[in-house]
Amino acid sequence: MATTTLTPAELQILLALAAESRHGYGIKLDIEARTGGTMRLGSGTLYEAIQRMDKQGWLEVAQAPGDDPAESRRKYYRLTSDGRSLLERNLESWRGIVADAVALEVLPEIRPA
Amino acid sequence: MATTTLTPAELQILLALAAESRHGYGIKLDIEARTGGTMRLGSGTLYEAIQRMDKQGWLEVAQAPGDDPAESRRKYYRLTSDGRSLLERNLESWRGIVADAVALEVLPEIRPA
DNA sequence: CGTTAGTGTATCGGTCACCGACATACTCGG
DNA sequence: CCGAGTATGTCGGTGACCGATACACTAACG
Repeated sequence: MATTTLTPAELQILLALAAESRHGYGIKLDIEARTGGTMRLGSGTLYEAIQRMDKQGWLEVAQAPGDDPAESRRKYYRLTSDGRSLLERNLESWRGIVADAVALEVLPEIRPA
Repeated sequence: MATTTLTPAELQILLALAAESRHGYGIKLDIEARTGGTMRLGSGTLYEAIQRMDKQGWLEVAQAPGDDPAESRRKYYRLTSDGRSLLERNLESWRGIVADAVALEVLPEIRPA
């Protein structure tokens, strides 16, 4: 019953796959872009995490979009529904933590324009 | 320049100390209460993390509030300014991640009353 | 044409956070 | 008096993470 807690790296990988299927290296680039370069995964972390999560059934191999021969080396992955709901639960949990921090005045409230 | 990334356990410990100084066991209880029992730290995780963070200068030993003799066994800790700013930076980063998730429609937007 | 930088996947050894079991000791209620 | 809860701490094992290394392909540049 206790929700499985994702590591920050795992969460970012699932989030990278939330919008569309990507290959490993594409996941890496997406995370770097989205976090403004703050979070960078080493290749070990990246590929080992993908394999682990594949075994867990949180993501699965997908077919490459288009028939570009340059895609030949790439392995695409997509979120499974298990992966998506796990991601959602973890993100809700982080949202709660951030809300706690705002309540404790550790973080300022976001002021709407 | 790259902001040190706190582990979830470390972040919760710092957050527990944000409002007031606490002793180790009090930190554990606060985290359990605040997360509704979702996050529970083993004693190893707890005391090892405290020692580590003390060495890093993110928290420091504080005097016990009151002179209750029952406090004798307890070791109180408080946030340092380094700890507080590190916590803030990490929480802002998590807020950004949650905002990304909302933008990607992984999470629903919070509806104001 | 050769070299370099970038793309792409993968493994390996080392380090370190985490975990629960264990140790120790005090307090309080039944 | 005895068990449950409080309180701090160590220990060995597991596993996530990291950078180095390996290999292969492609594109740009001089």
